Amino acid sequence: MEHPAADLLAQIPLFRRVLADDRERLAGVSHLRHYERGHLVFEEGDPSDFFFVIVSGRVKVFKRAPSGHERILEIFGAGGLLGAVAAYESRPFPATAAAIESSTCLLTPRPAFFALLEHQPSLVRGLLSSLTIRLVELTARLAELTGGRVESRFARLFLKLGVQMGRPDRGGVFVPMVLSRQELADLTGTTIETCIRIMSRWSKDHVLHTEKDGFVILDRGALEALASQGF
Amino acid sequence: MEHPAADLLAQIPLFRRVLADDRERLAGVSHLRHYERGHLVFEEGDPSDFFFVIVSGRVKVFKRAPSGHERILEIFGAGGLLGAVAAYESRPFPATAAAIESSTCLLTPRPAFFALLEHQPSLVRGLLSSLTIRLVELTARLAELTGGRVESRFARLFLKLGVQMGRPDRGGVFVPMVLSRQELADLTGTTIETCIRIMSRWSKDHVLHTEKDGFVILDRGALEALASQGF
DNA sequence: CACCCCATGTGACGGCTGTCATATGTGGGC
DNA sequence: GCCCACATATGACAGCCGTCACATGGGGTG
Repeated sequence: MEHPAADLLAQIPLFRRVLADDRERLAGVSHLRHYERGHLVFEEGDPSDFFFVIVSGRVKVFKRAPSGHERILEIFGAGGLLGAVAAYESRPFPATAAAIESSTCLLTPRPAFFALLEHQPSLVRGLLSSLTIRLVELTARLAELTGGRVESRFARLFLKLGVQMGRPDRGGVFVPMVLSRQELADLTGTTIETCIRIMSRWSKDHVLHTEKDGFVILDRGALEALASQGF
Repeated sequence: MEHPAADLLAQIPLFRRVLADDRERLAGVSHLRHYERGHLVFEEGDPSDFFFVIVSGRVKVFKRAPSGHERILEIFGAGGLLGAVAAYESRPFPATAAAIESSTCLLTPRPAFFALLEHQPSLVRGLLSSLTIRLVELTARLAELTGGRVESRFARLFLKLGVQMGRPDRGGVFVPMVLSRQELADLTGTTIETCIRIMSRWSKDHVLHTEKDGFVILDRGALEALASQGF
């Protein structure tokens, strides 16, 4: 392969069915970029000059509420697409993205990506699928976040994380994801104090424990009971 | 035109750039259906056999929260697309749709719509645009609904409605849209009692008045002040 | 080790808002 | 006109949770 990014592209579902020649060309105009935890990938309102694919790490997409508080919309891992919406319609980014782990992204200039879209039906279909799935996810998230007890929202959040990326370990289900108390609050639409209070109580009651590299779900039944109650 | 639905299709932005022949064929397998206020168009979880285009009226798309309360995600008017997500991925509907006014929809069988998609790039692009816009809207809505004072959310809702469909009339800005107290509560993520309380107070304070056929915004400044405060 | 900075944790307090109960009004059917 | 069903409205009350204030701890730097 001529360009080192070409084999990276080949591993990304969206580009898997694109011709090797096209991938090669795309890789030629793309470049990798690294982000440390907390660093911004792009900011809401910025012009969308690039289309991003997460190669490694995790990135949160969030929006500032009218009050100034941050609300996390989604967290994407390796293979996730960022800026697809903005790139396709060539409008400013509708939200901000920041790394929550040390992460690497592949940046493709918008014109090059758009040109490839023009004559690659499989790419369009892949993009359509990706948007579709995000729409379904956001839909579910909206219904889940509005109203309801804060503690129920926390329970549902961790149950979801457990299903998505949990593995049996340390006397429970270990979720290998570092999230600060502030980020947990941003995910559930509450304040850091309320978040800390719930996490402290759960830790004391052996429901869920915070460790340096993630969380351990100790009592899944308790979470399920909390998730279904409230409001 | 052979099929009466063909000229309806021609008026819908999504199908405007599709060849007349294809529209004709699509119209041949589609049919119109009427819904009275409150009637369901489709329900969450149902198999998505049809793709819907709103010809006239207004339809709310909502989801039942874990608690059982309904949360309105979006309200679509004439030209709006329903079931696009489910139809494209051929998965069950992720939410429920119901008419909030006497409405008419054009129903196209999924296979016919999908076949046309296969060899109509402009249709794919139109669908992509539509999904993109919905994603941006939902994103904004999510940030707006989570947390914050209920009264602020109401203020922002009516300010948005005023911009979208308001016209100067009756001593203020008239919004020609009938929404029950329950629907307003579902839009803002609260209960009907809190909704009624706010609407009553606003009516007394000459901020906003409910009429038989819509709402009249009397004091836009008061709404703006309320919208920016809280949380 | 001392120092500082930031994240985490805890307490007190108040008010928004959900819940329950009940009243009033309005339209439809007979 | 009468009655019923439903939407709208209002009051009382409790408790969750946002706000403010301050304590604790741990990692990095000097």
